[in-house]
Amino acid sequence: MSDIDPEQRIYAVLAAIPSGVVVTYGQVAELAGLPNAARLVGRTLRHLPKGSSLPWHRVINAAGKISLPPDSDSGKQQIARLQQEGLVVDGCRISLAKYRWRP
DNA sequence: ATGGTGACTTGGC
DNA sequence: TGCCAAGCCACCA
Repeated sequence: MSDIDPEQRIYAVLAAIPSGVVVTYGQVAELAGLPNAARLVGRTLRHLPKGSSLPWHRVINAAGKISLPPDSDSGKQQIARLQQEGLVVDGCRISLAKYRWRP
């Protein structure tokens, strides 16, 4: 279909995620046309610059939990941003049933 | 070249 | 939901 880099597709998908919802790594990979690349998504997010405008905080794992140490800087950042968007965050858990984005 | 690791997922109980 | 095992993909020592 397209011949752009996988990372570019991932960025595009991320940018399309609306506020107030969350998606899983696998979901991002799927939407980016990269099946079985959930790990690649995680790696890509890890490489994101600190001041990126991309909503990386809306990405959680399939278990409905934040894939970052809750005590880490980024982890706390993610929780704070999600709450700021009106989501109910229970520790590192978030209700996928409630907030999962369905395009 | 080989094996270990990780911001992962799915299927079985 | 929760735990476990197996699969998958890119990176690194």
